[in-house]
This record gives sequence, structure tokens and C-alpha cells, in this order.
Amino acid sequence: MQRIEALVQRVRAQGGKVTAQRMLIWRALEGDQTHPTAEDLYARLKPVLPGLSLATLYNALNELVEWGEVRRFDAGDGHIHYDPDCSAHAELVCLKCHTIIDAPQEVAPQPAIPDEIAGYRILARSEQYFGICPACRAARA
Amino acid sequence: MQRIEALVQRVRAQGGKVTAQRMLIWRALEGDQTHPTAEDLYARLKPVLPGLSLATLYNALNELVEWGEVRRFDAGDGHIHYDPDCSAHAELVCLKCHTIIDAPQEVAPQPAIPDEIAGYRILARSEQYFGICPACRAARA
DNA sequence: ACCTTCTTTAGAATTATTCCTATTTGATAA
DNA sequence: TTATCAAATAGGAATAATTCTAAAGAAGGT
Repeated sequence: MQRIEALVQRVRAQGGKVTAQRMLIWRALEGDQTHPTAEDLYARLKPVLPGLSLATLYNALNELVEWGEVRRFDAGDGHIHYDPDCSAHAELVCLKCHTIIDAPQEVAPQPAIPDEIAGYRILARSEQYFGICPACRAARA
Repeated sequence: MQRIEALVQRVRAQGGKVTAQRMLIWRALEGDQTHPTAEDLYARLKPVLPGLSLATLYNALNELVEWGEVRRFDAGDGHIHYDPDCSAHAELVCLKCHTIIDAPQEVAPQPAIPDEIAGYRILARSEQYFGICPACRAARA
């Protein structure tokens, strides 16, 4: 995710409004490395801004995804997870216990993102490896 | 996805049962290239086996995912999509209209899947490129 | 064929996400 | 400041996805 000032400018430039809700959500995501779900974020933000609606949160999240500022991915646990870190990295998802960790660049190197593929203008790339984590492998044996 | 005979053996080997419902779902997925959602499949299968429950369909799908036989991914349109084609390919997802196409290997080459990353036993890999499709680019201009 | 055992199923209940719309609020300019 | 207008919000309704549990069904031995 870009710095918040850049998001402010982006919203203004397209005739949008910098609302308290958006700022709150942006700040909550900034630097977050926990791959939170929408519910996680809601539980965190509701006490801060009690009037906050879940719909508003989903709107803001989906808009960030459309801008390519945040990645959203399915970890196979029945929840959609969000990750503001759009730098080059893959996720490692355990198919048994659904824990998620970021794969280091060395073990899952990321190619440069091309500007265009098959006529599509490419904004973001997402990669997941699904498998069985060390703990679950041990538990099974 | 492997051939259906292989799935039959797999289920038997782990003490499971080859039910009519599983066979039906497996056959529906075999060779499907439409990236269907669970609802798509349900609509297709319900007339064939009217007693079929959505829960059964989800069970079967999630079990295939856990076996690494089918990939499931979030196309950002509010629906989870399933793809029985686990051969090496990335998906191209339009952030505006949410159409999904398979990227040819030439434009998005797939590395070999390592057996293990950071202690995880790797079973599957998923890759998506998010962007704006040619039609939406034209519409915007 | 008939039990027995254990898995799977159907349908309802629950939870997650998106959609809808009257109302509120930010931004702009007088 | 204040009025104006477009855009965002809140909250509830609608839709999507998952979980739960009693009942049904397949496999294997008798």
C-alpha cells in the first residue's frame, strides 16, 4: 500500500471524499502484517468509531483492492484475507490449519510484473502456495 | 484434477466411500474450463440429482482442494471459483468486470512446484494477475 | 442377504459478504 | 460562513458460504 498522503491525493483527484472512515481504515491497514479478515478489522475499528458499518469497511477494502493498493486472497478457511503489503512475495497457506505466512523472496522468487498480458493492463499479482505446515505434518505422523 | 479412477482409489484407500454424489461432482468438474462457482455447479447438478444439498457440494469441493486436486481462488467478485485444471497456468482477472481467463504459459511462465518451502509440504500453487481487460480499457477511454 | 460400523448426506441454522437507499457529510465556490 | 451538489455512510435486507446434527447409506464380515 502506498503512503496515506498518496491515497488522499488519489481520492481527491477522482472527485472522491476523504472521510473519517476511510482514513481510519487506511491507517489500520498501514503496515499490518497479520493478513486480517474483514471481521478482524471490524472488531479492531468498531470501538474506535462505534458508528462504523460493516458495509463501509467492505466498500473501503474493495476499493483499495480495485486500486491495486491491497491484495485480497482466499486462504481456504472460509474467510477472505487482506494484505496491504503489495511488495513481491508469495503466501504459504496450510491446507489443514489455515495458517498463513509470507514466503521469503529467496524460496519463492517473484518475477517482475509485466505492464500488459494478453491485452490486460496488469495492476497486481498474487501467488499462493498451498500445502501442509510443519506442525500439521508432525501431528499427522 | 487426476482421472476419476485415481480419485476412487484415493477415497477407498483412506477408508472413505465412493458415493453417487461424489461421482457426480467429480464428473461435472472433469474437464470444466469455466471456472465455476459453487452456485454454478449446484444449478447444474441439482436437476440431475434433486436431493443434492449445497453442503454436500461444498464438502466435496473443499475435500478436492485439500487433496490438491482442484484449485479454489477468489476472483474479487464476491464468489469463490473452482478450477479442476491444476496444470501450470495463471489466471487473468479483470478488476472491473471480473471476467476470468487462463493466461497462456508463454506469457506467464510457471516455475516447477518445489516439494517443500520453509518446512511446508507443497501440494498446489496458485497465481493470479489482476488488471483491466481490453473491453474495460476501451470502455473507460 | 443381513448386521454392524463408520462415513456421508440433507436440511436447517449460522456466519460472511454484498446490495439497497434514505440520510449525512465533505468539498467547492459564492 | 453558508449554500449547493455529489459522493459516502449506516443500517437493514438480501444473498453467499459454512457449520451442525440427526438420519441414511456404503463397505465388509458373517
